[in-house]
Amino acid sequence: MTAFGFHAHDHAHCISTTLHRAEAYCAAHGLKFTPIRRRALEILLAEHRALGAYDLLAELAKDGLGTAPPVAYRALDFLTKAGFAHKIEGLNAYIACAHLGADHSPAFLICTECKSVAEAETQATQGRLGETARAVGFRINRTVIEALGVCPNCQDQPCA
Amino acid sequence: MTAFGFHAHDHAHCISTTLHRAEAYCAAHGLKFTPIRRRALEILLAEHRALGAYDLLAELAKDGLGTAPPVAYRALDFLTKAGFAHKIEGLNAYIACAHLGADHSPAFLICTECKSVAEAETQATQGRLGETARAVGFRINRTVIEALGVCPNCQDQPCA
DNA sequence: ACCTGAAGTGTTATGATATAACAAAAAGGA
DNA sequence: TCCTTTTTGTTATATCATAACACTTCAGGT
Repeated sequence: MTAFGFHAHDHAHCISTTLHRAEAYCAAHGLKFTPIRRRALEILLAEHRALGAYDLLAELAKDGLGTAPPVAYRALDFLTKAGFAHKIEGLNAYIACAHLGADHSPAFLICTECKSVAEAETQATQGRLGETARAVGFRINRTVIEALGVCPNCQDQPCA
Repeated sequence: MTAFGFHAHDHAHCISTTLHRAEAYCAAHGLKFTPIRRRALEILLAEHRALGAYDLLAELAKDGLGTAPPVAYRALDFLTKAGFAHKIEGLNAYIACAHLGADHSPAFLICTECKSVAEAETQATQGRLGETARAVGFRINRTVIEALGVCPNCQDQPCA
C-alpha cells in the first residue's frame, strides 16, 4: 500500500490489472511487450512516485536485465510512447500512467515532501491556456501541466 | 525585431524598458543587480526564445563575465527567484519574463518549429487542475504549465 | 527450411544539464 | 576599521540523456 492520488488502495491488485491491460493493449496494437519493458512498467507501478531513469536502471540491473543507460531510456521511450508511463518534466523523472489505455493529456499533482504523484485528467484546449492559444492561432500538440505542492497526508504531518 | 507572443514589436525598446524595470525592482527590494546579472537578463531579453544555461554562459563569456557553469546557473537562479526569468521545464531552458514585476503563475506556448515562446497568465487555482487539487486537499505552491505546438508564423510556412 | 528485413538488445563512448565545495574578493553595516 | 554577508572565481563532479554500431531475435514471404 502506498499513496495513489494520495489515498490508500489495494496496490498489488492495481499493479497486476495494469500489467494485464498493458499486455492486452500491446497484443491489440502489435507492440512487443518484452521482458525488459514489462519489468520496467512493473517497477514504475510499484510506487505511485516518479522514478529517475537511473533508479529504474538500478532495479532492472538487479534482475539482470541490463546495466547501461540506454536500456532504461529505451524502455522508458517505449512506455511513454505507448502511453503506459509519463515523464514528469519538473523532476526529470518517470511515472506509470494511472489511466492506462485512454489517449489523454495528463496533469500531475506532485508532493514535494513525500514525492508522491497524483495524475489528473485535463482538457488542455479548455481553460486560459487554450483560450490564449486559440486567440493567437497557436496549435497545441502536447501539454506539460504539473503542480508542485504538498499533499494532504504531508499537511497532516507538518514536521515529519 | 523578433517574435513576441508571435507578433513583431519594437524590440530594442522592449529590452531597455524591461531592464529599467528590473533595476527599479532591485532598488526597491534591496537586491543587487550586478553586471553579470544585468547582462544575463539582457541576453535572455535579446530573444523571446528559451536559451540553455550553457548558451547563456557562452554569451557571458564573450563579455569576459565568466566561463564556468556556476556563473550562468547563479545568474539564472537570481533572475528566476526575482521573477525576471522563468525556466521552461520541457526544454531545460530559460526565458526572460514578459510580465516583469507582477507576482504571477506563468504559462507558456512554445513553438517547436522556431523555438519562440509566448508567455500567458494563468490562474493555477482555477481550471480542472485547481478543482482536482481542492477536491483532494492538495496545496499548490508552484505550477508548470507549458504547451508545445506550432505558432501561427510557422503554420503559415508549412515547409520551411 | 531459408532468406530477409525490421525491431530489439548489448555495449562503449560521449554529450548535455546541473550542483557541491571552497577560496578569494567585494559590499555594506556596526 | 572590522566584521559579516553576499558575490564571484574555480575545480571537480554529479546527474540526465543519446549517438553509434555490432549482434541477436523474430515475423513474414518464398
